[in-house]
Amino acid sequence: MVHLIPVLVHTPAHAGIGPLLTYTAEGLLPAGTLVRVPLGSRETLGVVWAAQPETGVANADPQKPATPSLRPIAGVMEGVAALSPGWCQLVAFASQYYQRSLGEVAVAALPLQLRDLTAQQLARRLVATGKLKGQGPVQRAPEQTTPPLTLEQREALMRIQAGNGPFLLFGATGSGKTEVYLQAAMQVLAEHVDAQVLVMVPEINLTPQLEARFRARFEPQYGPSSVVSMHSGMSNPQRLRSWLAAHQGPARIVLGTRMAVFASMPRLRLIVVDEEHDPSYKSSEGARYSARDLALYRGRLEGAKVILGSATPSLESWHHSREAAQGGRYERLLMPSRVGQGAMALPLLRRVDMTHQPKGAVFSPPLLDAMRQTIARGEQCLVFINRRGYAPVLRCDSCGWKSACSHCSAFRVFHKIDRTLRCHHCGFTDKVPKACPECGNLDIGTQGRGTEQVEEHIAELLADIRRPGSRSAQFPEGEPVRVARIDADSTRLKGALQAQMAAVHGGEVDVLVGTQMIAKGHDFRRVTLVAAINPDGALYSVDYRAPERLFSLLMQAAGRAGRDASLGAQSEVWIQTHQPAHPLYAALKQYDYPAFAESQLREREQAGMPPFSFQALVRAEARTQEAAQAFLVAAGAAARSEMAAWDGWGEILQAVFLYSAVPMGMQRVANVERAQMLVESTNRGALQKFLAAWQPILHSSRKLPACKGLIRWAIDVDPVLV
DNA sequence: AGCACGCCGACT
DNA sequence: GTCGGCGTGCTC
Repeated sequence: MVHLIPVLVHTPAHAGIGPLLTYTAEGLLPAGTLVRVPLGSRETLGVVWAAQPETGVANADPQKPATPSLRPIAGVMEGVAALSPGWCQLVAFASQYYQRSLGEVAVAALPLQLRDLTAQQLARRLVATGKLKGQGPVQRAPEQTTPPLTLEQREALMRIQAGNGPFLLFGATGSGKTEVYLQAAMQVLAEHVDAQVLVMVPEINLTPQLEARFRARFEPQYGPSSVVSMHSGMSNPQRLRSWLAAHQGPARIVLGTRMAVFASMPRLRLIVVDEEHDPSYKSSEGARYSARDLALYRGRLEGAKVILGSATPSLESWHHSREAAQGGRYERLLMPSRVGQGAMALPLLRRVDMTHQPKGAVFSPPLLDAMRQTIARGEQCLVFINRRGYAPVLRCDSCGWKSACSHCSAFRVFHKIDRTLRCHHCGFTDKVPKACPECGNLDIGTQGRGTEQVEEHIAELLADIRRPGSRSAQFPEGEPVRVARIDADSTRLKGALQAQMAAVHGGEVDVLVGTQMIAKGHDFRRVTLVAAINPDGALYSVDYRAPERLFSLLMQAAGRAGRDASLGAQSEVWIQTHQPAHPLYAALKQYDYPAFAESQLREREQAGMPPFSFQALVRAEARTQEAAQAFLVAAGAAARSEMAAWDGWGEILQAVFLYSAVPMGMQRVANVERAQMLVESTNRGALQKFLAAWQPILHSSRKLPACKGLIRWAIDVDPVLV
């Protein structure tokens, strides 16, 4: 008997075809089954979907008899278990909430290689994973050498075990959050024979060391491939392997970046989102989902506990973890103390008032003194500067020419190393001109400083001192001070970051200059001085999240210092600022995140900003700024006029506020003009309804004559505004 | 999104 | 004379 099978295929929302197509098959296929279906002239991956009532089966329409053009399913991906209802529901939710087509979200959530693998190739892969499954002799738990827990860690674990969550683990850097994740995972795996655990980190760079710790802890007992990774740095075959291991094989722990939130894990019992405040959890292309928010949804859906961990939680999570009596929904767990031998206090924070320092000094005399003393003690310094390159702008003093990018509304950055001008937005690069391209003046100078220049400058400033004899004979006494730099440029090559980090750990470096890249996750045991030489920019930024990002960054940076109690000397964090009395620095000095968060939340509440309102952003890209804005304006006007006529939509229109169309902060990138329109509501449901209804109107607006030149548009729900 | 069909410039 | 540019249009 022939059955009609609804199948999801990868078609974007604007393609004039629904993502749910009907095929025929000789038998019934359960929802979640992976199939290959003919689509036009090609064959593609599809997911059998539970029939949708409004779509109906093909012959439900009495006007037309059963469509004769239905094609049969080409084949079932044999041997791959059907995706679970929970997974399908997660995908359905993400598709609806982030306003993208179901097929796009579903297929994007599957490993790329699954799309073009024939049934036979897949079968071969399955044999390979099947072997792995049986291969690991599951040993009796060897006497686990789990480190002793602090009182705080034990308390947190007890509450995780007893409660349902979600939990916000608010723990200082160095308070041992990872050990809590490890033991929470151990508990869950011990309680349920087949349980699985998902652990997410914000960046690929952070996965190797975490993976090592999880492997060491779980592989002896649960076998090889019980711990797998999922991140964009892996090759397609590797990703497929991990995916299959999680979907039906032996993987008990999945470690990954935001994409891992869609991993198929049929027996998921625990989700950990480490550094949950990190903006990398928000996707910035395709479906712009927040992996942290989806993790919370998924946890609720599948009955898995969710732990969000951070030393500086997002204001959203902090707000949601307020007292239950005040409406809090998360359980807040506190771990304020750092662990280790001896009480390692957080470093002493010093603010240098740059208004009282020599004009133009990059390193103030007191900071320089402190660095010299640190080096003299054989300890290391870390210097943060948030721009890479040598100088952010090149400029001509005689005519005022600046190194603007001809394709973007940005300046090109001077990289002295290869004497290039590079646009950090579109990549446009060429040689530094010998003379001003405008007036021919030979004397063109730099403006501002980046990592390259700071590296060069500090080396000069410290040229007169010699490093003390180090513990290893390899680095004899009396050598010049060594300065190293770590940023996106110095780590471009694979493995470069690890190599450079190893050099720092090995004591080959006295001063490390770098971008925020060095603030995250890496323990530098011999670093006792951390300096942010010019962090004030974030205080004046139009981005309302800039202060919390700065607070978080400096807090993490502070956490890099003084990890080794045996060094005895008090570690220090130096902040050079023109606003030493700024409340952000005052709170930071006390490492008082709660006070900072409260003040930020009060400001947000008064201004009616998230988490006290809900936002979406429509971004438009066009050949001209006029076209981009005209599109947004027209679509906004059309929404108002069309929806006003709809029954019962008065309330929704009332609850949703459309701002004006404005150029984006970075207005032009690679010769494309960009504009945006903010949509806001205090009612999430109303905003959702509005956006869903707006989509078709946006589609048709692009045909208007005024919108000629529009390239693309996209809705971004819960945007991270820049 | 793919992938075809389809109509106009520089080459074996 | 063909190879190939990417502009519209269709896919259960």
